[in-house]
Amino acid sequence: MDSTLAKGLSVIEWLARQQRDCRVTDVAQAFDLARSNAHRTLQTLVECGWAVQDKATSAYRPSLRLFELGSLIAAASNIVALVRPHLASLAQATGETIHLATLDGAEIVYLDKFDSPLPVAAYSRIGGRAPAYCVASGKALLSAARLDVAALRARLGTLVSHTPHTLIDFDKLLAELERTRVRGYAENREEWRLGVCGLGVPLFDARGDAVAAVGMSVPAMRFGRTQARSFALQLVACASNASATLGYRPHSD
Amino acid sequence: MDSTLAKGLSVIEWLARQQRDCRVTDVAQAFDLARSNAHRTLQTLVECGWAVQDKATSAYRPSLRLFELGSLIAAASNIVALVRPHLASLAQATGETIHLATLDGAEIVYLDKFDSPLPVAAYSRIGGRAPAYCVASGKALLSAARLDVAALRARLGTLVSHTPHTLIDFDKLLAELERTRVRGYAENREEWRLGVCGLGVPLFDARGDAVAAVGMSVPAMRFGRTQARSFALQLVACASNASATLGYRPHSD
DNA sequence: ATCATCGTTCCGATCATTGGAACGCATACC
DNA sequence: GGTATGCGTTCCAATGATCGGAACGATGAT
Repeated sequence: MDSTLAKGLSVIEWLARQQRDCRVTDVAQAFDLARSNAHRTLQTLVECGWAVQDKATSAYRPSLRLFELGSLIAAASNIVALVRPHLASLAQATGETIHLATLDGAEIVYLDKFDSPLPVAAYSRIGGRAPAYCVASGKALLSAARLDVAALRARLGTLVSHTPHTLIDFDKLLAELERTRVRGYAENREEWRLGVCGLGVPLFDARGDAVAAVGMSVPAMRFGRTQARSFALQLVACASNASATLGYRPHSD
Repeated sequence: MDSTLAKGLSVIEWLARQQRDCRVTDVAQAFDLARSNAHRTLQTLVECGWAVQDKATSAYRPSLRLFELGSLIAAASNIVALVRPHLASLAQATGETIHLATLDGAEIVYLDKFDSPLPVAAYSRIGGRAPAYCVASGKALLSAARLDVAALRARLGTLVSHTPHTLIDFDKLLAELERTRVRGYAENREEWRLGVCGLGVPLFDARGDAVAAVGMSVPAMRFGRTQARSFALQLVACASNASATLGYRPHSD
């Protein structure tokens, strides 16, 4: 393990997560390094184009390199571009917040998003993360992943509670995922944030793999039984179209 | 300069730019490293969560970490989210391709984009780059940057030709930038890609700095004098609204 | 005026990094 | 089926890059 590389990666990540410019001493303290060491690390990041140094304050911040490469990652799969029109029409039709997410370990990462025009607490952000087992798109992906019980348990670890409604019993979660599978869509009733419910449906590609999920976030007050059912129908239809765009053919699996 | 860090950064960037999984030997050859060295570097990237290794083929690809951090960079400035509604209505009104770009050295980076519904060769991509001096949004930003002639010359270096219409004479470019300043918008008449014209207007924040530019890309066949003038008026109006959203007050500067 | 703090440079000791050798395992080729 | 080639991976000793401390100049606070 290249410790110099690991140190540098930690620093650039830390820089990106700080929402302000950072100075040599900040970095030295945060990572318990000698000032000269932090200085050389930052200078290397600058020389390689990953960070920029403010000439006036000599403080550092990440350059646009991260943004550029991050966009490349999103473009590589092309899922975002292909699914976006479907998300747009669903957002238009429902007026609710729609997002596209993918599974990364025990978490989901939001790849794309259409915000509701209605005033709603926005909890998701493109590039943001949430625990897969307590949001609808995450449960949709887990239910569609080809994982046996042991692998699922290992992947999720211990389930921690985020609201009184979070499912923290692994067997209950298993049952919920099975219900999700047969029903065709996942539900989240304030399991991640109080007041926020959601629906999720997995998207399949040409190989039949669940590569992403379409999700909808709805304030609890607009998530009555009939309303939720109506949303679910629209979401399933949208996801079906999106999966078709990704090359999925239902009979082929 | 930490050479180990520089090597690792080059490798992860290279991984991101390859649009396929790469193996140890690929990396070793690309960077002229010993296989053991490439292997350890890749393993470090995996351990730090910047890359993932396919279990079956033992090939490597970048993880979603880059995407996540890239999104953080975009979110930090918040420009994209603030300007997006303005871009959307301009895209709706004109039916042409609209984008948001910012200056990075001698290049612009596309931060956001609305594709035209009309069939058009799309040359830009979010996260993509173009030489600032031969696209409209780039010229808009250069014209609004507080740079003296020497600084501008140093920043741009030698101007290379990309089409027969590219301005490669520095003095002519200076005149063009001055014209852009007084006119209020920049024009690009097939200077970067043949058949593609464009317009660009800088956006100003509360401090009066030109932090980004709104651009429009139009096929040359739809870029007649009257049409271009009409587009320019709409673009300037959009940019004015967007600048206001960013906190710019015209009288304050 | 004095002190503290910061960024930056320099340098010798040290320790992480390096490339080569070797191994096991595939697959391709006689 | 035997051989050869190429692969990923592990191990190791030589070496050369990285490390922390010391020092300097600049800046700003006391």
